Amino acid sequence: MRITAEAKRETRTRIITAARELFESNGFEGTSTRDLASAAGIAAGTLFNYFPSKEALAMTLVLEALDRGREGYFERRRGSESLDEDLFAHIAAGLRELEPFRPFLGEVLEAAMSPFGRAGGITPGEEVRVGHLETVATLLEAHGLAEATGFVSIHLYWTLYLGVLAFWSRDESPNQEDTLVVLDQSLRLFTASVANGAAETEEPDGPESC
Amino acid sequence: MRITAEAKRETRTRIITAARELFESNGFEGTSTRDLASAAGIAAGTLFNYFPSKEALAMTLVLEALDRGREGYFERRRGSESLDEDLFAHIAAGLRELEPFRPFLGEVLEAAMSPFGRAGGITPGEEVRVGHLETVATLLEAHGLAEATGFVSIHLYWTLYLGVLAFWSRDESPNQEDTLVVLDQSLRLFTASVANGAAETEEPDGPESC
DNA sequence: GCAGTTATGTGAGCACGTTCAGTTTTTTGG
DNA sequence: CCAAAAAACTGAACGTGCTCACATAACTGC
Repeated sequence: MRITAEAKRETRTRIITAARELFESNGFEGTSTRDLASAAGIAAGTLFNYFPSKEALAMTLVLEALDRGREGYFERRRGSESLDEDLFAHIAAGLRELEPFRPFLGEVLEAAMSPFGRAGGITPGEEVRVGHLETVATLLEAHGLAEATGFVSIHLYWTLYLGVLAFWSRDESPNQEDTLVVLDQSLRLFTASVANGAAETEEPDGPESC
Repeated sequence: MRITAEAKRETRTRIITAARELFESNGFEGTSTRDLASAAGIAAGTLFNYFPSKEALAMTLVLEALDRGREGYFERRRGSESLDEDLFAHIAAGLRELEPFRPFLGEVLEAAMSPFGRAGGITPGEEVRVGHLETVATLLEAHGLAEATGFVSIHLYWTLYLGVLAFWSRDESPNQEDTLVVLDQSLRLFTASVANGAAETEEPDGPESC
């Protein structure tokens, strides 16, 4: 069982490479699973021995990119930043890695990560959400906000994050700089919300300067 | 061209009725267009003379429900409420009308209203968004916040609104009371954001360290 | 090496949403 | 009333994502 395992990994790699290329050039819906299979040199059905669905395959690309982003973020992190800055840097690192997928990200996320998640088990989309939220929880704790993990806060964070991804995937401003405004404002709202608790309607101040 | 017009309207009604019943009992994905057609007494292809897609048909149900909700809201409105209260009542009125569709709303919204909107022309999903946002703009103006309609505010509002719908469609707390908390908190964030003058004209910088 | 077992690959086939050439029905103008 | 034109309907057919009964290849213990 050694030749087999290696061959499997290699086939998996060929599928992922084919997916990256074809999704980038033809989009998610513009690429059929038959296209993917023949580009990877396998039969149509074999694809589904490796990924449970076309969507799961695409989300695997996204998952890997976000994992790289997170890793890079933690390597670069200095530790003296505010919560806003931490969250901002974490998300920005993810966006950087997702850049090649920006043209078709909308199509994929729509099906896989939408807040209207399906019932089904652990899909790669689910993995993305859980992994991202775990990191956010870590960052909140690092800023002494461990208690801010009620369902409302989590919901708000994920909603705002998806909103940023959605905006970014369609942002046509030069260098997607509009996205930075949206991201900044979204995080301001979120951090104001967790800083306040859910009690009073105070103004959501931006991060106060030192 | 009189018999035809009446017959068309009646057929359209039969399709919509069939859709309401079948979607409610079998869900959106659990209902095929062939099921819908035969329940409405027409051929498979005829359905597409009335609605450009299955999704558009479902969104038509949603659109009609939300229109009823808005109408009811304006009838009941007293005019002395705060912005929060106005927005809350408007959204709650919509949810009331959508109640029968709650079980399958997720499936439909995911495809049709997600923030990751497609390029295509005026779909019913688009109509829902535009109509809703127009009403929100009206309410903002009524509270002297006409200027708060920059792209960031609109984006944030729609993101938060979709988040509420998503939460509601999966809310299993008794009487979906958790949704009220989420809705309340979401609106607090939004109104705080527009009351602040938002970040429309700010530089697209992340939070800088000092 | 060789049977036997397990892992992997295959492609015909399914149900789906949707299209469209051809047919039927309705309206129009004389 | 009748032909010609326009509108509406039909169902076979297409390409899709995905499944599954079967075939093939790789590993195992003897």
